Amino acid sequence: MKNKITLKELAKLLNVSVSTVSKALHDSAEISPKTAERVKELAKLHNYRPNPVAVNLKSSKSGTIGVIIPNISNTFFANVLLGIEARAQKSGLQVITYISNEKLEREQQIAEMLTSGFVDGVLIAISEETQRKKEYDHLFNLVDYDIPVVLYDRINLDLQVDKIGIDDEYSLEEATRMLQARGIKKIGIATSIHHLGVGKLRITGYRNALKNENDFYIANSSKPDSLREKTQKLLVEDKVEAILCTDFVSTMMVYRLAYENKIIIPKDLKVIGFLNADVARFLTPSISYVEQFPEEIGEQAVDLLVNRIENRIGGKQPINKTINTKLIHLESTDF
Amino acid sequence: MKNKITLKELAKLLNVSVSTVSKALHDSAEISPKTAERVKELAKLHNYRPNPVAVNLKSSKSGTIGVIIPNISNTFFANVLLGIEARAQKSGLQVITYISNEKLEREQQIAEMLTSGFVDGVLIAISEETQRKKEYDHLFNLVDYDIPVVLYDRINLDLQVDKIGIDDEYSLEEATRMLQARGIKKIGIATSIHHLGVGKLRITGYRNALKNENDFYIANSSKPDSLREKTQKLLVEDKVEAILCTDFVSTMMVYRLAYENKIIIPKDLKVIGFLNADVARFLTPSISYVEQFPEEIGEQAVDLLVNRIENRIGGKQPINKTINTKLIHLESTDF
DNA sequence: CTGAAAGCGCTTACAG
DNA sequence: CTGAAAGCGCTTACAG
Repeated sequence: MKNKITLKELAKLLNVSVSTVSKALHDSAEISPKTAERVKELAKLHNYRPNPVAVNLKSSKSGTIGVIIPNISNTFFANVLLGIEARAQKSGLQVITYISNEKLEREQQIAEMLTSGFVDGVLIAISEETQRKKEYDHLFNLVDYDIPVVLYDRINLDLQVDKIGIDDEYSLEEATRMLQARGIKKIGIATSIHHLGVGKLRITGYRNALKNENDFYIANSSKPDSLREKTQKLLVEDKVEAILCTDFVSTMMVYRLAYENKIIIPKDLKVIGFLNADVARFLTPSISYVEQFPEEIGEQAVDLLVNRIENRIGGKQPINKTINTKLIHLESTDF
Repeated sequence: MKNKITLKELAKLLNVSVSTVSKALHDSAEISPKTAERVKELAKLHNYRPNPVAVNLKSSKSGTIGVIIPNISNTFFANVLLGIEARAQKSGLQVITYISNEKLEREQQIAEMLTSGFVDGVLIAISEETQRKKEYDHLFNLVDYDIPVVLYDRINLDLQVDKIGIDDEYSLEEATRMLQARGIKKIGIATSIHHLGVGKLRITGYRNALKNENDFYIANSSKPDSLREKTQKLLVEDKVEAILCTDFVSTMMVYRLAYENKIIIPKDLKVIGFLNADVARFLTPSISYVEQFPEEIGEQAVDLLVNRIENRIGGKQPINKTINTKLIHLESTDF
């Protein structure tokens, strides 16, 4: 029922001009202390808040940033969003969320819409389809419209913009070496994302740690049935002593196959997964995993974007940031 | 580099007035077909898109809706957001996301901010703390400011606004009866959310299905250690034949305790959980659960809000909607 | 059929 | 120290 009060109405009530009210509320030195006080008092009384839409129009800003998320059901991305929201609030920015569902077309629609000025900048983790088809025109388009873009998490592509993600290659290399250091020789890897940038890097990390081709045991497929078959072969025929998983699907597949084949984790098989703390800790046995610090990725992504928006970043050089992952030991790698 | 072209610039290029351009682009009958075509052609050429901020200011709308989410890491809420985003896109609305982290204070800050007109309406699942303290002034405040509010999921409270959620009571009553029909007598329930509205309803459903006090086996605590102890008692001492879980934490606790105590699911213990499909299906054994259709809740929440915003809902009567849950049978209730 | 004017709610350079 | 004026980019009732 309360109608929002405007500057104009406030001015009328006070018998001063709109300009005076506006200046008073902004603590302008031009205004006498007396007037300033009167204005502020009445403003507070009426709970005056400037209409953000008007302020934005005046300042040619939208006061919002857009976030494109490929898959919100993935806790990793949900936690990135958590970090983004927290940091954006601090900067007084609203976060408009878009979900691409891993579809190129949807991503293009969103990017197209964003060129009309809904947001001051965009954070994006590109969709799987976009990566596969290497179709980046819609992103270039955003850049052309002078809308700052920051890529997060899925950063293994050639776009001249700021990027923040984890060191995927190193994270799995480190995990593999840890297993080797414990005397494990036969180490396999299961992946359902070998066709994606992050997947490739993680597999490369695994390969780096192993000396030669003969040591590789790789089960890779984006199709569940095929992944199941290949992983089963690794576990049952090749009898790997440990297995690394590059993603949620392959991790769960390994657990499922171990269960079905009565392979006891960690006695018969050590497992290192790539998933979120909530799931990893609650599984039985709990599963050692690579912590990616999604919230921090979100926070730093906003920082990069804000700097770009406010033009605080020197020059035009894109910045590349990497967050260090951490191997968390839980029951699945007990020795 | 491309600077966004404005109506004014378009008008100058065409040697007509701004009004004419605007009308032409809106297919006004006032404009001659010739002019209309000229205008549209140039607009397309320059990829003209009206500045949404200006349009909003003119129409006293923001073109956005706010969504307050208590906990985005919870896949349930993530999927609600998925439904919200999809439906909002269809209605041409932008979704601004806020995360309360289950904190009253944060929720109040958000509500306070929203009164200044960032959004045309708000979807909110109130935080745990808000529910506990029954502190709803900030929500009343939104309503006072004529900002439509729709409550989703956590709807067991006395606020005269539209609501959408699931029938929590019936869902667990049905689950309990299903177990009874299979000849199971000793049925327990584990819950970490008995202090919340949804938790209470779910427990009531369980009680409804059982005849008398003697049949109740309840492990309830919001503290992990205490919940663990109580649940352990149910499983090991009371030796319940089946256990219902009202939430993610209690579900995982049951799995963990079964694992530790070498209780085999489903041979020794049937389990019905309350969690998301992704997790339920991937566990070993997979866990029967109550499907809550979060996406649909999100979609319908937007529908309710849009109707309210456009004043299409007859009268002022708040609408209460309920989505039917569905019991999904997986391995943990194999007979 | 076209355009000048007013106005959405602000901010700010400028005049007094 | 205060206010009138211009303007952010649009829409629309009104005049011609």
